[in-house]
Amino acid sequence: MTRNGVKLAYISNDAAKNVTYKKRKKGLVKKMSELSTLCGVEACAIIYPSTCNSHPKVWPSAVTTHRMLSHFKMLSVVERSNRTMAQERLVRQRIAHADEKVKKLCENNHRKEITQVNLDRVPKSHIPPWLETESNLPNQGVVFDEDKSGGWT
Amino acid sequence: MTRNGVKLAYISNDAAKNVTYKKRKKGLVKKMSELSTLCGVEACAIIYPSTCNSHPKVWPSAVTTHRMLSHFKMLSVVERSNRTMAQERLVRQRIAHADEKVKKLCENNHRKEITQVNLDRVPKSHIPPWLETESNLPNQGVVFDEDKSGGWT
DNA sequence: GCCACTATATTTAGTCA
DNA sequence: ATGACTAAATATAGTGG
Repeated sequence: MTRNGVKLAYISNDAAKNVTYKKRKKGLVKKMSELSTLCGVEACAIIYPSTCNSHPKVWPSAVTTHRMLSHFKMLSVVERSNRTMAQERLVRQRIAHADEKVKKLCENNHRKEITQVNLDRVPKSHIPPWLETESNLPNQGVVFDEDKSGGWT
Repeated sequence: MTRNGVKLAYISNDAAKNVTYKKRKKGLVKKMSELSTLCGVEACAIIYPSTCNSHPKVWPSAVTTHRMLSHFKMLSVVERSNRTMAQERLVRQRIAHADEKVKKLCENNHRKEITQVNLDRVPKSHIPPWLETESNLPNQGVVFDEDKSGGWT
């Protein structure tokens, strides 16, 4: 766009494609969040780079996307998530236990010690406030429609 | 936008909201299809109108979306599992190492020591790093992600 | 409600540092 | 490859039918 008329075709040049990808992804995300804010809708998207070994990108967040997908009645994402969290708790326990052990040993030996367990960076999700309401979500009967109608409900 | 500066806030007026919704949804879909075409990515998006009994709208099509979600599900299970296990092993190693260290220190017991066990960034497993977000529309997909990196693969 | 039509705001391809 | 800048292309809030 912009300089010359847009050529709506696949960009073979990797560097150029990457730049365009990043720019447009950013713009797309912005548009999406705006739509969500303005109209109070829950939305998510998934993008699969064509490269075989690449990972999918999701928006607005992994947590939100998973939750939406689960509501989609297609995936038991919630269960998987719970399992993951359970594992995380287990890891935390182990760390705490190890820490405790170290502490005791050192104290018993009359030594100074500094034990620092940094567990920050635990997932924080950008979940819009209005997403919290269960009642907002469609109960079921997921019907995929390309929605030509565009109507509200 | 356009006439006056955009007020990025929820539109309470139903009629106005509906109009904006339709217009912006259309634009979003277009952007999505363009991203797909230009960068060769597969993308899909799901939007849930907040109204309880409404159906979600999806892009690009029911079939494509289903296929992508299936793929997403599989990836999630495998990758997540692998990653979690890898992290658990890592934590085990670190704990073992810390224990070893403390043991030596205590045994030697000749002078003061400072033992620092830094286990930062351990869990974080809740959301795999490779999970990013984005979104798209029309006949293709949309992806939105938290991923600031924006890298290609 | 749905279109078509702007006048402007926003997005972005290309370019340079 | 990343960031800033800019000119041009697009998207869209208002508006009227």
